[in-house]
Amino acid sequence: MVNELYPYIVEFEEEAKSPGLEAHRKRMRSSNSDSVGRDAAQKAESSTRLESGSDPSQCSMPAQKGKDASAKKESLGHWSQGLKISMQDPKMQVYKDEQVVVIKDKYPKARHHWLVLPWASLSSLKAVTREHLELLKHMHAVGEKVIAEFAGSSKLRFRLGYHAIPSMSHVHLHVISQDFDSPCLKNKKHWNSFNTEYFLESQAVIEMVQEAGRVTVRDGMPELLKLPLRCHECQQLLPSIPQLKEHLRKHWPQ
DNA sequence: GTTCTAGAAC
DNA sequence: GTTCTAGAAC
Repeated sequence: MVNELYPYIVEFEEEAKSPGLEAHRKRMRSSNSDSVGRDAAQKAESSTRLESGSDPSQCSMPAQKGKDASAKKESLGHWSQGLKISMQDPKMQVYKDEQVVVIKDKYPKARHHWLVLPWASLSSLKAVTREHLELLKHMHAVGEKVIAEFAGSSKLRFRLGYHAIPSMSHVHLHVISQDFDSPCLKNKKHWNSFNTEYFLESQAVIEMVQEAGRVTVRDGMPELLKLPLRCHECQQLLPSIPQLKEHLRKHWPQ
């Protein structure tokens, strides 16, 4: 077991079918340390905080993956399952409690970009029901707590939300600062996934689950990713990613 | 999700 | 000629 606060069976092979499991196992462990892990968190913070985002090498792939003799069935090893692995890694964990864990996005699209994930197996928003309402609220609250802890003194604005059609499996709440100052932000899809209706506000998702008992997404989401680049602060159209990035500088604080 | 790169766009 | 985008990846 990677993490002593993780009371659930690790289910890498496939997603749990029954969301109800979470409710049953919920109370298994009464945590005593639900505060932000100071040491681990600060280490993580200081390791990438120095430069805001001008070194493209930060986003390069780690040299080369070891061609292990492991079976390549593309189930656990598939890239889309990466969050399940990362959330177990104590070095990645910025915060954890009995319900959720927070990690830094591996390819941050802004100066601050965290992911809040439930320990319980929840493949996507499609599997969310009213049973998860309190969990979603808790994820939001933890997101705000992490902002206060690590960026409370910054003037940066933040948004919390979900991608309408996420690439990575396992429900994850994006907590992202609105500078979008990062070498990992490279293309139109990156931009539009955070700056069109493709980005579902956490608060709206919570209200939707409260009212409708499930999350429904409008049609035409993939098309939103191809929209022209438009500044999220002043609505100006920009013709290319490099020019958008140059433009964004004038909206930065200070 | 990312890397890589052909060829479109400038 | 260089910059930049967009689609394949077995």
